Amino acid sequence: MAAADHLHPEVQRWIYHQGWTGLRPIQELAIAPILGGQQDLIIAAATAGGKTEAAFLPIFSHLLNHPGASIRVLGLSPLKALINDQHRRLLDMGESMGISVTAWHGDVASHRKHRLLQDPQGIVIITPESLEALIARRGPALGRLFQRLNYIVIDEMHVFIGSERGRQLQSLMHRLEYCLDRSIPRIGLSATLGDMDLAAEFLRPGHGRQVQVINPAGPGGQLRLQLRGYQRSLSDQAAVELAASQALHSEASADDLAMAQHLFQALRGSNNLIFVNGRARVEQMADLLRLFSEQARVPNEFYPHHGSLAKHLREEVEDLLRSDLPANVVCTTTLEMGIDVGDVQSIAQVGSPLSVASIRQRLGRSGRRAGEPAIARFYVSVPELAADMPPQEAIHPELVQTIAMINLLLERWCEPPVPEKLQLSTLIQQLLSLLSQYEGLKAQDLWEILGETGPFQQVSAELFQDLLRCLGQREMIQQSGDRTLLLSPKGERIVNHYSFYSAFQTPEDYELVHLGRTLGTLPQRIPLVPQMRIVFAGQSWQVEAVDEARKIIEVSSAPGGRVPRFSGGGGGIHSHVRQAMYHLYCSQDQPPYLDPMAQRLLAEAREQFRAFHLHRTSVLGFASQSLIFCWQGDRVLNTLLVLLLAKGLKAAKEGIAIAVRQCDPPTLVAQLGQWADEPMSAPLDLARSVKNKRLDKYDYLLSEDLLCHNYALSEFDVPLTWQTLRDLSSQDLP
DNA sequence: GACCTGCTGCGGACTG
Repeated sequence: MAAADHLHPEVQRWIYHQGWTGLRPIQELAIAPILGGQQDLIIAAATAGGKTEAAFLPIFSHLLNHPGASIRVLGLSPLKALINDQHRRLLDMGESMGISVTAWHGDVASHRKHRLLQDPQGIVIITPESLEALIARRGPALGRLFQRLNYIVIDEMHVFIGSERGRQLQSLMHRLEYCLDRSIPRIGLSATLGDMDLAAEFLRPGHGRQVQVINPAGPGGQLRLQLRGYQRSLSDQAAVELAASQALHSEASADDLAMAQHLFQALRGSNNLIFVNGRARVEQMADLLRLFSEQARVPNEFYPHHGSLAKHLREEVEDLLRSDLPANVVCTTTLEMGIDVGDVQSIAQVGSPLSVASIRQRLGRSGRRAGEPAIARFYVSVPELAADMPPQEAIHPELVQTIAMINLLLERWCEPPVPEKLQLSTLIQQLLSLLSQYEGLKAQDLWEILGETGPFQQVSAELFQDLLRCLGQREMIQQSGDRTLLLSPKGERIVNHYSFYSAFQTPEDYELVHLGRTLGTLPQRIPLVPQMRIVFAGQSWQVEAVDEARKIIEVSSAPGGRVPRFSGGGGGIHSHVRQAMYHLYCSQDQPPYLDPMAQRLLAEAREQFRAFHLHRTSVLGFASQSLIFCWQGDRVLNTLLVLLLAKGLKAAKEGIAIAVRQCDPPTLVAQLGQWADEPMSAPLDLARSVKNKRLDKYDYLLSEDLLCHNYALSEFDVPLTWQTLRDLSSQDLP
């Protein structure tokens, strides 16, 4: 008997009417565990792999077999656009079976929501934020609304893992179960992730092992890769010549022109996504590609898409992608996620990718038609070597980082989230939301729901007590005569404002001020410590003071500070990637996907690497500075940097290296060895010297102690930094 | 050297 025979006849009829010849393996495999109605489950497959049907065919079947009022299925999704897509598809299924499907998010008219509240039934697809609002504001009605809730389905589950929204989502599911006093089976729909154990643990914290995972290895679609190398000339001559040869009126640099030219020739006539690292870069590239079209007297097929564009402009471009006309879109991460943009022949990545996870996600946009390969082209430009170029630039880190990330992708590795993170900001939000939901709770109940049995188990009972005391001091909560905790008027105001429901912070820029004059704004996530040097607007500055509340950084000019021509890899690179880079420099392997120029540049990078003796030393002198190359990720680099600054050294991060002034390599190595032998510096003490610790939404409510604790565990890696200190101090100097 | 995501309830004006 085939698995599909267990489905309700109505569902079988629907499948027949689709003209399907059979179910896909994931759809077959999902039927028994979902019909059983007890099992937590992850269904992993590529975009458009039929995950939605895999989950909902058996769900519809269950609802037909066990009809009844109340919301029966809660679908959670990260984007409004995805909810609208999903709603359309499920509505079609539900209509023929008499099961209602409701979309619920900020753009849905309130009368639809009220209708559902009056007559709760069927399937509801909702954002975490809207569910937060529902739970916080309608606490007393929840029991009735969700009385017979059977399943929670999470779409695009991988995008939630490790983020504030992810923790919020875990808390919301837990709060629903607590309120209903029973466990609700959770079904996670996910892209094929590197580590399914992580995903399982996310879905049911503490019980990941009991989660069933459907992740058929499958034939694993074909993948075609190319990495093209380019060189940024130090003179403008090359650009002028290239522009002249193309009869283009553009002031773009020669490498940009050459990349755009190749994109233009390779992609015109089909649908492709071109990912670049920044909104300004999107505009620049889209403009260049439009110029090429004009010059060739052909219709322009290249359009920009990013988060700062008006919604209607973005939608026009998305519609073009879905239309029959060829369309190429230059974009940021906006088009990374599963919004249905139709079939895309290939993706291009201009500049170093941000993470292995993001390459995987972007690659998932191509090769979705059966039998067609996924195609990715990488375009990386590196500066032309110059006599005085410092090693951290001369070894072409952006090229080697890209190769390292592609290799890790092929090994199916991907960055895991930082497990130690406390996420106290999200804990504050959940705490306030619970007090609103129950109109007051005892401290013991709060601790039981959120800490002891809930998603904040890294938070100790003692720390939780401190947090409650802190919120009391800030007049967010108060205690009534019988020791019930209540929202105080101030807390009430926060919870009742619509901005309360999101767990994440809309990033605020810092203002950079020199002698009362504003130099500009910069988004600042790197730790800022007084006396530290930063580069802005082509100049070097020294940090004097940081005003966290007003988001102002006071700087003085730091004469003689060298401005790096190149940073080579931004923040957030994982240690595993940096270690892979080190091994690439040391090896002679030639990745098969490099074009001749990229091969030449990799050979050049390796030559430089050996010329600076980086294969056998990690601390070297260059231009009166000591440079530390420890091949660790940015959490370690930041911890080391803050430690060096706290010890009074003049240190600065320069791409993949840390530069220390006025300290020669032997002295520095001796110093590092001494600190390595000292007991590990308390992370709290290190965090104290950082002046911009408020990273998340409700961090401003934390006391300095709690803030330091929270910051240190999320931004520092003290054990690995101490290991690195020991490694650095035990090496030979050249 | 980034980038992205999300949001309620009410009162008042207007329409059929």
